[in-house]
Amino acid sequence: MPASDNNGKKKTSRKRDAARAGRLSTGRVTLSDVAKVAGVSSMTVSRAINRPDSVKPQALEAVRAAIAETGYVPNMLAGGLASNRTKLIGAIVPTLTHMLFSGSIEAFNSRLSEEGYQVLLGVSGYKQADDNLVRTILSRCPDGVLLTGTCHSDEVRRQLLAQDIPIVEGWDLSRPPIDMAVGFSHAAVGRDVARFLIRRGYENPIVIGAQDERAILRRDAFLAEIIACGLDAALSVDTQSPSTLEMGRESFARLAEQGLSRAAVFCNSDWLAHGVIIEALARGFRVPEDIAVVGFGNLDFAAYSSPSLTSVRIDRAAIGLHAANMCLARLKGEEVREKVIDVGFDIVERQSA
Amino acid sequence: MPASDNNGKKKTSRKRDAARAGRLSTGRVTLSDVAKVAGVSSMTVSRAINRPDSVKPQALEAVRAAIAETGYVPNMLAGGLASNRTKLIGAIVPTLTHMLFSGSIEAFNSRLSEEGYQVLLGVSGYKQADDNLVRTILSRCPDGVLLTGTCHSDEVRRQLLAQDIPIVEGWDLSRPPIDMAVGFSHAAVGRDVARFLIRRGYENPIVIGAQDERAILRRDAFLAEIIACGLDAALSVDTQSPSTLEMGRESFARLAEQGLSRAAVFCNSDWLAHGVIIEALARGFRVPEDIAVVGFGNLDFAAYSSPSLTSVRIDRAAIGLHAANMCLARLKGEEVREKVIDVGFDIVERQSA
DNA sequence: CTGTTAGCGCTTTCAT
DNA sequence: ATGAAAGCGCTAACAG
Repeated sequence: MPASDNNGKKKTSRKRDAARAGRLSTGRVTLSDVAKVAGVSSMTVSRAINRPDSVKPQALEAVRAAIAETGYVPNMLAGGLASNRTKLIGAIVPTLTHMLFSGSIEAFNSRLSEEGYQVLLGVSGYKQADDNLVRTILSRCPDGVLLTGTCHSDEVRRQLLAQDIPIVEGWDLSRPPIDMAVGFSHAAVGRDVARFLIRRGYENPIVIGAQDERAILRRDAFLAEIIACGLDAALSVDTQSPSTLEMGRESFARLAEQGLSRAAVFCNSDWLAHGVIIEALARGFRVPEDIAVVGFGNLDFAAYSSPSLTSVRIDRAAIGLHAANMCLARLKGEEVREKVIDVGFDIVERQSA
Repeated sequence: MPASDNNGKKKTSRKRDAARAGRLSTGRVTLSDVAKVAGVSSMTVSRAINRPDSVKPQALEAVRAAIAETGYVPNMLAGGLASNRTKLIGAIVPTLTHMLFSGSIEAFNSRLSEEGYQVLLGVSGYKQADDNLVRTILSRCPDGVLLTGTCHSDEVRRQLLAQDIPIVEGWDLSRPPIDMAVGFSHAAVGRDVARFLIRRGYENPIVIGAQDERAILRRDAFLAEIIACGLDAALSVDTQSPSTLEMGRESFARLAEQGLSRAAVFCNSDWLAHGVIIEALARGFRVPEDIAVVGFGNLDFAAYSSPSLTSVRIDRAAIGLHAANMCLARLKGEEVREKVIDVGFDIVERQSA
């Protein structure tokens, strides 16, 4: 009969006394509580939970029963502290209200939860430096981290690297990753959209949108390609974040005063693009005959919106899934051969409904 | 000179030796490391971080310098374990790809992060019982929890209650909350939409949508009100989740065979509603003259979509913000007078663009 | 204001 | 296969 363990020390006794008086729930049920009920040591309970094979079936059964009886819920703070593995993955995104991120995060979370991991969310906003957020996330000792973009301060890189955990940078492939990356090239998007529009004979290229880090990459590549193709420099209109349909209307309204023909508008979001189209139609322009509009982000409805809306489509779920798998591979000690995955993008052209 | 502390025990020495050899980063920098550098005890460092006022300015400065020098990042696992406060709030939602949830969660997170809390996300999916998810979340010892809906198993209620932490149930006010709740009445939505449509003289009421827990509440109230008003029982069409525009088209296509006039369609999502409208128009119906369509969820674009789309608007951010404030109030030990907050909803009617 | 002591609940390591 | 001891890094509680 396996008696004492270091269970019944002074501290615990108070809990036990109270427990005996009434029900068995005074404070949290601990491993030792389960152990006592099962008549084994707490180590056996721990093993029964984490590696059931390493425990005699008989003991296992006793433990299972004791867990059910006590309603034991493991304390992963203690477990994480002791084992240095938390089964927690940090993820930092600028916002959740953008399908590009919420869609990826959902896929990311879904894959990770299959393997018993949980996602600790950090929402950075577009402007804010994420130094603090990274620190906050790291203070939870995650087993891995997903970041947005590949542009991070040296301080962030250093802190991240110091943890010796898998680090995935998502959604953007502009710079070499700290560790691993999955996403697409925003510069390629800008360039390809420019070519797409030029090929169709539009002039007067215009970029509209909130200029966050990645939007700037798209814009600059767009502008550069315009020049490279021998056209006049494009106009660029900055808007506030988050982008709304209203802002698209307003932006285009202001532009319309200048008298445009064969204009080609590249919007940083499908909301803006939709607004531009509505305003353009309201002002008697024909879309896409007089004005071409290209959105970004695959808001899905774009495919069916009745003013035609051509948009850059991203496979959001693929980004999340790849990111999760990269993390998991590293966590399982597998060699990761593809440290950078480009999920690409499509320019999806739609006709009026 | 405050010498030893229990810093330099056997374990730590290996780290120190290695640290002396090279840089000062072998494994994680701990409080004691900072303490040593600052020439104070680790408790002083702890205090300097958590209650700077309770430390002499001089010591504070030394600690700040030492933290900067060492690049110390607190270990909140250890902190949480010791103090029984984790500054972690669990949040369970069915999905992030629905603006109703992602919008609320973003507001929830934003408010909480102002107060130094982090959100631990759980995505349950619509079908899955959330018992396991709740256990998983609770294993991280959150200081509070946000759940979706007010319908939970007794097991869940018990486990939650056993933690003695603030519990907020969001988005749905159907049943009395475990602790606190913020949301709106889905039954009221169904009822009001039915009245709205009846008042405008439509017949042939139809409900289309994926029938998750809350959608069923809306549907049943809708159907009940139809009957109560003396109309023929409404048709109900189940679709898969997640709802898409395509599914709206298909559903309506099937219904259209049956020859409808003055039909009134209540869709469980704006995607579906949009699809129904497109299909209806394609089949030569006039909207809203021949067919009325009401969506749900305020996808924002609804307000501008060029086929007119009337929709039930919810203040997503308000739900998140209230939920956060309720949690915070309780955590600060304040009495929460309004334990149930109804943010209501609007039926927003739109004309063709 | 600051230091000491004694754990938080778990897992590691080493015995057996 | 199982148990005992020894912490993980931090903070509560008390002493000074």
